[in-house]
Amino acid sequence: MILPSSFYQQDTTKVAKKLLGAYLVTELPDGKTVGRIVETEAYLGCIDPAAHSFRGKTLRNAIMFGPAGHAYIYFIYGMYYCINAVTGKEGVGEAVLIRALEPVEGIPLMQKRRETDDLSKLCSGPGKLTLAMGISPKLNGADLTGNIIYILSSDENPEIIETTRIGITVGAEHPWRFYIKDNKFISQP
DNA sequence: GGTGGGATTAGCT
DNA sequence: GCTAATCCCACCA
Repeated sequence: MILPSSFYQQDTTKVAKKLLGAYLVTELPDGKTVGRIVETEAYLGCIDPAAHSFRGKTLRNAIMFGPAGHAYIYFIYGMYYCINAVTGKEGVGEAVLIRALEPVEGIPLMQKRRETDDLSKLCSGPGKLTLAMGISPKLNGADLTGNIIYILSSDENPEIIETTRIGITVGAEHPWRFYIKDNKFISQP
């Protein structure tokens, strides 16, 4: 079933953990793709110096301060996009970054978009999975409970590893990165 | 097998 | 002007 907006209104770290094993789905004009979420990171707004929302609301991160259950997609390093699910209370600026997916459905389409056939590299990073899923800035602010992009819950109970985040220099001491144990689709350094 | 540089843009100092 | 929640490829060992 599609996760309702009330799901996203829980604690951000709780949402980050519960999203592991769930299925991210996009239905675009050129096809449908599904990926199992295997790696997430929590960004806790005002107490997290690594979060975009730490220094307050700007034009770019405005979505992050909006109601939970929406997609916050941002452009980074000139070439890549990252996708977050807005969580917590409206106005706080919390979100869960989806870092890695395991390809499930629409794999040929993902391979075409990524121009590679290596499954373990198809969605093993935030910049790659947005490309594979066909996620564009047009979906920024999209409702995650709608019919273009949404997340399906799963009844499995995966073993979760909790660790510190990577790729950042500030706030690195917080154990807010979560991934499913023994998974070859996560972005390993 | 590991490292370093380049692409390119919004926002901060 | 500098930095960033990135990825890819060339180069060196």
